[in-house]
Amino acid sequence: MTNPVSADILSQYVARVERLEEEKANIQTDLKDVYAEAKANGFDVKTMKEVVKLRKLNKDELREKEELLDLYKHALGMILEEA
Amino acid sequence: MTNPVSADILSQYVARVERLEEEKANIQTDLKDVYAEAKANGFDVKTMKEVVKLRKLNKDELREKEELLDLYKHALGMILEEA
Amino acid sequence: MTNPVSADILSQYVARVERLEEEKANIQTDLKDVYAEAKANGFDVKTMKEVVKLRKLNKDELREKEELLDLYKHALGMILEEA
Amino acid sequence: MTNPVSADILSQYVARVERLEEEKANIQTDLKDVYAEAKANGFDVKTMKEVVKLRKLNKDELREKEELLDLYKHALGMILEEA
DNA sequence: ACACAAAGTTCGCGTC
DNA sequence: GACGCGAACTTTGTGT
Repeated sequence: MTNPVSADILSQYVARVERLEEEKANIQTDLKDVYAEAKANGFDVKTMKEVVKLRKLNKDELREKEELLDLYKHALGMILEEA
Repeated sequence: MTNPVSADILSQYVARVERLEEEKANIQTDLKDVYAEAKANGFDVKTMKEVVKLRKLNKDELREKEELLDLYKHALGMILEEA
Repeated sequence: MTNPVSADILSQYVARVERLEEEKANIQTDLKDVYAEAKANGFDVKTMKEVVKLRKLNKDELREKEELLDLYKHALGMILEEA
Repeated sequence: MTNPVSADILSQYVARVERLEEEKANIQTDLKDVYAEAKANGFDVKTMKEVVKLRKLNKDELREKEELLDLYKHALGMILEEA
C-alpha cells in the first residue's frame, strides 16, 4: 500500500500539521480569555455562546428548510404534545 | 492504580459490553432499513430525520431558552442581515 | 417534493423509527451502567474501551494497522527504544 | 440575569469572538488541505493523525498508558504472540 | 467527581 | 467505485 514511506516528505507534512495545530491552540486560548473577560464583566457566557452560534445560521437556508419541514409536520399532524 | 487485574471479572464485563454493542448494531441496521424503505416509497429521508429530531425536543425547555436569548438579541440589535 | 404526502404511511415510518431509537437509547444506558459498575470495581474505563475496540479488529487488520504505524514512526525517528 | 445588559460592550465581545472563530475555521481548512495533499501523495491520513497524536504525549504518559493496556490485554488473553 | 460542552472520529449519503 | 461532504456518535476537556 502507499509506497516506501518517504521519511522526508512525511516529516514535512507532520511539521506543517503541528504548526497549524499550535496556532489553533493559541486561538483557542484567546477565545477562552475573551469569554473569561466577558464573564468578569457580568455577562453570561453560556448565552453568549448561543448567540454566536445563532448568528452563524444563514437565515435563508433556515427558511427554506422550515418550509420543507412544514409539509411533513402537517402530514403528521405534528402535535408536539402527543409525543 | 486499580489493582491486580482480575481476569475473570474483566472478561465478564467485556462480554457484557460486547453483547450490548451487538444488539445496538442490529438496531442501527434496522433503522437504516426503515429509512431505506421510506425512501423507496418516495419520502425524503433527510427531512424525516429532522422531523424525528424535532419531536424529541421538549417544547417548554425550548421556550425558556428563547426568552433568555431574546434579551441578548435585542441588546445586539440582532439583525441577522448584518452578519 | 415527492408528491401529495401520504400522512398515514409517513406516520408509520416515524413510529417505527422512534421505537427503534428508544430501544437504542435503552441499550446505551445499559452500556453506561456496565462501565460504571466496572469503574466502581476498580477498572479503568478508558482502557476497557480501548480493549473492546481492539477486539473488534480482526487479526489481519490489526497486524496491517500496526505495521503501517510502525513504518510511519520509524520514518519520523519516533522509536527511541522499544518498550 | 446579570443585569441591565450593556449592548455596546456585549457587541464588542461578540465581535472579538467571531473574529477568532473565523481564524480558527481558516486553520482547520488549512489542516484539511494538508491532509488532503498528503493523501494525494500516497500517505495514509488516519495513520498520520495517529502519529501526530502520539507525538503529543510525553514519554512517561505513553509508557504508563501502554502498560495498563498490556495488563488488560493479557488478562483477556489477547496477546497471541508479540508482533 | 460530575455534568456539560467542544473536538475528533466514524459512518452514511450523494456525486462524479 | 472512489471521493468528498455532512451528520451522528464518541471521546476528551472544562467548569461547577
